[in-house]
Amino acid sequence: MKTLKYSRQRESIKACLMNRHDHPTADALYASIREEYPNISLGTVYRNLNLLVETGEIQRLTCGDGADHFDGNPRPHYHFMCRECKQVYDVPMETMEALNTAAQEFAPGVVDGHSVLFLGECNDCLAKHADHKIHKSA
Amino acid sequence: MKTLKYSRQRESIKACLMNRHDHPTADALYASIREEYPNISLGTVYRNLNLLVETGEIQRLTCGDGADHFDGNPRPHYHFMCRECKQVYDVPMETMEALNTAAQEFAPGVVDGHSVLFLGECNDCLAKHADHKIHKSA
DNA sequence: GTCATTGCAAAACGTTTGCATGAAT
DNA sequence: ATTCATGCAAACGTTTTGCAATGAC
Repeated sequence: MKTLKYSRQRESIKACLMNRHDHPTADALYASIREEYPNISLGTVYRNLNLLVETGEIQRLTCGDGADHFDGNPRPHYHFMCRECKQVYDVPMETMEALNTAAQEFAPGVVDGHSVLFLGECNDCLAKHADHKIHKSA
Repeated sequence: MKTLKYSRQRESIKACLMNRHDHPTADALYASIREEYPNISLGTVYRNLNLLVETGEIQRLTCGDGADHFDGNPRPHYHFMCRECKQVYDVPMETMEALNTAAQEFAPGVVDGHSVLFLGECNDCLAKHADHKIHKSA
């Protein structure tokens, strides 16, 4: 349990991420933020992205292209990344069940079995996962 | 188009991966191989893992825990990784459709929307993805 | 005054690459 | 003889960390 203090840098990072529809990497976000805060450091961007992920305000996307991507939309939804052009698309929850059929038009490669990765949490760990909250005071 | 020559190191890496049921990282595999080939270098392990992925003999798994994992089973199937203990489990193809229900017992967290990542290939890229084969001569 | 946050630079980590040597064809 | 593969070490890109200074409470 940790108390967060307000920081204009963190607010800026969050605001910037919410305004974007792409799913930028830390570095891409850093470049954007720099326009408003030329002195911000890359370390600060990483630190705050990690904090925002911990509080559940944003999502981290590990797509396998080297750098993690971030999503300002914390609501449950899926993602699809093109192996070739590396673009990341949102896939709404409702598409989950219909994916096997929907994917035929949307992206034939999506459910070929080689291209899907599930991340989750097993029963044992879910159990002892009771108190991982961070208090926010801003 | 590239021709591969036989190498006992590559065979050993492949054999070692097929015999394991876990999904080791390059480094973990390196440690195993070293017992048989004490002089093998980490670079060689990485180079051969990349080759084997390209020829489709093994699979690379990017799970978001820092290092890529590798799977000696090239047949289409899904994977599930526990966010806490980092273990990677196989999830058979048939489970895909039944996952939303099956997951309730197997791993309640698996289909919560935050925990799933789809990797695939969009129509455009699938089109120009004609000739990416590597000829193997061994 | 206390403790979180910052900027900076250095380090850490996984992975790739350049190069001279060695092995396969 | 040719060309691919190896071992080694250096370099790379991403992310984390130590530290002294600054800012929030």
